[in-house]
Amino acid sequence: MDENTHSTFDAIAWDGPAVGLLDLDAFFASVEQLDHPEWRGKPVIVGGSAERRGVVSTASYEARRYGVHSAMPSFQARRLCPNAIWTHGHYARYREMSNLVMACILDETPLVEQVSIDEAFFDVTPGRFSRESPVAICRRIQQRVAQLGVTCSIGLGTNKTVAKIASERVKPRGLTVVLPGMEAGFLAPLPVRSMSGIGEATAQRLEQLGVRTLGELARQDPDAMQRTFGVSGPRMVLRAAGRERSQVRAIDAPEEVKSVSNERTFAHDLVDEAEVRSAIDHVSTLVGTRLRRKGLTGTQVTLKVKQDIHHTHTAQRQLPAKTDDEHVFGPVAQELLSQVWSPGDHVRLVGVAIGGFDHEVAQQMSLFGQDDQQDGAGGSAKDLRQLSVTADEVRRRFGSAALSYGRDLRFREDVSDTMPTGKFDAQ
DNA sequence: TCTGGGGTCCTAGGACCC
DNA sequence: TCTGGGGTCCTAGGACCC
Repeated sequence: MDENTHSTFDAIAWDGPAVGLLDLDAFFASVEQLDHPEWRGKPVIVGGSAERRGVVSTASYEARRYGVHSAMPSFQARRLCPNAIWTHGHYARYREMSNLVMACILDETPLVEQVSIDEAFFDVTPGRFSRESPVAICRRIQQRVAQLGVTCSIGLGTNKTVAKIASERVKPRGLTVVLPGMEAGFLAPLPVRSMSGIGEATAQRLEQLGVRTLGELARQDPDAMQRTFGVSGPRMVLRAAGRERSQVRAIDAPEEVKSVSNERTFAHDLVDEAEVRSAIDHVSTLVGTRLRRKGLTGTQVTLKVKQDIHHTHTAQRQLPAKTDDEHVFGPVAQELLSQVWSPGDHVRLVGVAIGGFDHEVAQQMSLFGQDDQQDGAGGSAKDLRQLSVTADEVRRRFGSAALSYGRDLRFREDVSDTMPTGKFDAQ
């Protein structure tokens, strides 16, 4: 839909809810081009390096012309576009720019739900916060965002599903409007895969039922779908019909984190047990540092080991008490290794996650516990946690390479990042 | 040389309790 | 004498999202 055609919409009375979805165009690559004027007009790829089994995070539109896209293995992207400018990205900078974009939307409506660093829903239902035309508001948001030096596409409809799909119809700088009452007709011809929540696996199962488009999906019997797909079945039907009723959550509504995890894929598979165990220590330290920074303590430890692209195993254990200290949960992760790995197995990836946060009682519990627990080795748990906190401080002041525990060292040498541009932001 | 990392949600089976 | 049923927790795996 051409932007110029929308002026006619401005006068139309919008009946019912109005939900917008703003999606930043090739966001990471665009910020890089903004910050490096000499990169503008050229193919820019943000992602991991080919040598390290990386994938493309974002490709600029110039790079997309060569067939490069998000999630593509980097070695493949390099082959398609050998002259591309590569960078591993600068996440803190993207976060900063993202916050400015969210502020642009919040200037127009108080009800904004950020769904990722480059996407947000917002509610512009007429009469709710303003009587202005939703289309006019969307257009103004786009102008404000453009002043920041990046561009966005917006989809506008009566619910989130429609808004999201609409936003993808025209990019970059698109504004796609689905008027109230037009939802079913807009969705009907589209492939089921274009609806979020339907991935490769579900699309294949639907195809076996003879369902290829959202229109066909909308005509399915909800009860039959429930038997085949569980609780998500009837929901899919409702959404495909354009009849979903969605709520935009306030941006400052407390969102309860369920888990904190880190994982590492190795440039070359690990086989040696000492190396695998060293990797578990390393990843545990990353998780512990983030838990302490976020002020979270959890009771559930998960160890993840990926053998190859199709074989991943996880093992989980409940801890007797909540912790944010890798000296407590790291050894447990080590104990879980025997459940997911046998000597000789290749290890492509190691991950550690902590979950089981109890948000309700977090405040009171911090008054008790943690003190005076003895660990097996003789030092108190309190002493060990202090060691972790001190280590956090050293890493914060001198960089993460400044300190590592013993066995970490060899691991670090093995996986340390090198990248074509020589730029790398520690996260 | 051969697909990342950080998340969420759902399902299904087994253990356990009443 | 021959094994119910519902609820809840734990665990493993899979699908999906950006």
